[in-house]
Amino acid sequence: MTTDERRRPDARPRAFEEVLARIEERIAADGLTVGDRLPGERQLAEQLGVGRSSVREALRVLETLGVVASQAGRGPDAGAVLTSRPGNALTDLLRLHLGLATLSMREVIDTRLMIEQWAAARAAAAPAGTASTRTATARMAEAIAAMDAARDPAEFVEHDIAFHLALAEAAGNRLIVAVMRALRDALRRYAVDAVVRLGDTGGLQDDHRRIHRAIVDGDAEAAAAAVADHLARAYPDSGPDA
Amino acid sequence: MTTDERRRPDARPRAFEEVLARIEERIAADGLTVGDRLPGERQLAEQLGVGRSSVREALRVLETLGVVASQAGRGPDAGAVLTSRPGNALTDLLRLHLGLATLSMREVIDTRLMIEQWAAARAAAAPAGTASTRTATARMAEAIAAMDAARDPAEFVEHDIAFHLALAEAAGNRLIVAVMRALRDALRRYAVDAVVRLGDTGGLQDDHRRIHRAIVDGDAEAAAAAVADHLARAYPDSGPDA
DNA sequence: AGACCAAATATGGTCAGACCATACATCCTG
DNA sequence: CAGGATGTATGGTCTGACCATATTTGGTCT
Repeated sequence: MTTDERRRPDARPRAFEEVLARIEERIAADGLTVGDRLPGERQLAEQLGVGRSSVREALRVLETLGVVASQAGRGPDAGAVLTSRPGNALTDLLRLHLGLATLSMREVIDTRLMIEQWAAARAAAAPAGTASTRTATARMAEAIAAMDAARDPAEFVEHDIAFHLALAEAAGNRLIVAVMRALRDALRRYAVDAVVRLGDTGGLQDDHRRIHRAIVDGDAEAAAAAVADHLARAYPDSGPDA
Repeated sequence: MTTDERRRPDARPRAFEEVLARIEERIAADGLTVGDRLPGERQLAEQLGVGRSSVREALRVLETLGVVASQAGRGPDAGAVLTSRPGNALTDLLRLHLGLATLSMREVIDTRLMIEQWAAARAAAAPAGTASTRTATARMAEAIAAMDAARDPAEFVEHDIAFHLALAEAAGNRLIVAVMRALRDALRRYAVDAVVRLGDTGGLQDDHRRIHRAIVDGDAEAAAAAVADHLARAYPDSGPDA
């Protein structure tokens, strides 16, 4: 893993890469799942015949990818525990690559457009009775109310993010939710500026209500259309053919 | 970065996190870009007042996220060089989280559906004269020909991946391309099985030609429809409302 | 002068050992 | 039995050493 084509092709795998592979094997073989603990760093090092620093580097990689979390001390929660936080990795990825100008804000916004429309249509088409769908739509309503009560753009945007995240959750795809969260994190500052520039948020709120209504009504077409209108309002310079 | 809510909220930042932050600052402040070199590990450790192992852990994180690549030895290519490979990180992320059952294959396939349809419509709507669009559509045609000549399912799938990757590239969004690549990597084995099960790949190839034609003709609607038909054929149990 | 080979050197990769900080476990005391 | 002191397992960090790799440098032979 973390294969990098920049390295010499015949390069001997590094010790920490070997550790990564072995840990991954072990997860698959032992059927480890979220909440299970990995052996301690010292024990792992001895088992795999490598130094503790190599084990630590491997664990750092797994932590970066949101697969383990480490806790010092003693007890059931201490040590390296398997977790599931793909979101942080995606957020870091976007931020760093935006900083390197490998990705443009435009590409991030476009991706958000894509996800958002898909999620709205999917959420509307999903069976409305599902518990997860109901809680998601309830959270959307809460976020709308919170945006009405927001006293400044930053607060408004926080609840706006919550609204759109709930929308993604209503679509019932955790990968999409994780990507959505990362995209919104990356766009947070941008969104605040947009709200400030816009001044009146009434139009945005009308859109939010339309979206929510369409999803509750199970009207996928109306939901997608409402999202398209909403994003056209939020990003006026990003038409579908721009 | 790599903030993990599992950690005690008042936890003192770890040394390697400090290093990460400083390196990120430095990239932004000095306007470093792809190809530029970071100081050596020993020098960095001294500058930041930490041990070399902490620097190494930070570099490992950056390497995992596809931002740096390290080369031993001496000379202009040695050391930690800024790169831009978001793809490997995404691939690792998907593989590990699929292994932990945090993500289901279903969610990955759904995401692929979303991207693929969006990319086809976007590629068709894009100005056809662009050099990048032309090379992407040319690669699509090459991949179709290679699939015709393929002698076994694995080979067919390789070129199929190339086709769909070129499709994503034709849409002109590097983030989408990176995600698409990771999704296809994750689905490779699954795709081979699907081709074996299907037996006759004639229908798939007809679809590929339809997609290519629609994009060259600039017909976004036809392109999206062709992709929808194609994926319905490739994943028969994954209807849009399933 | 040029070509070739050897030594120096800069760089990442790895290990071993020490020590600290943390937080639960254990035991002892009142 | 309650509560505090001590023990201990665990991650976090540093130091220093040594190895592997690949370029740079310089010297030597032709």
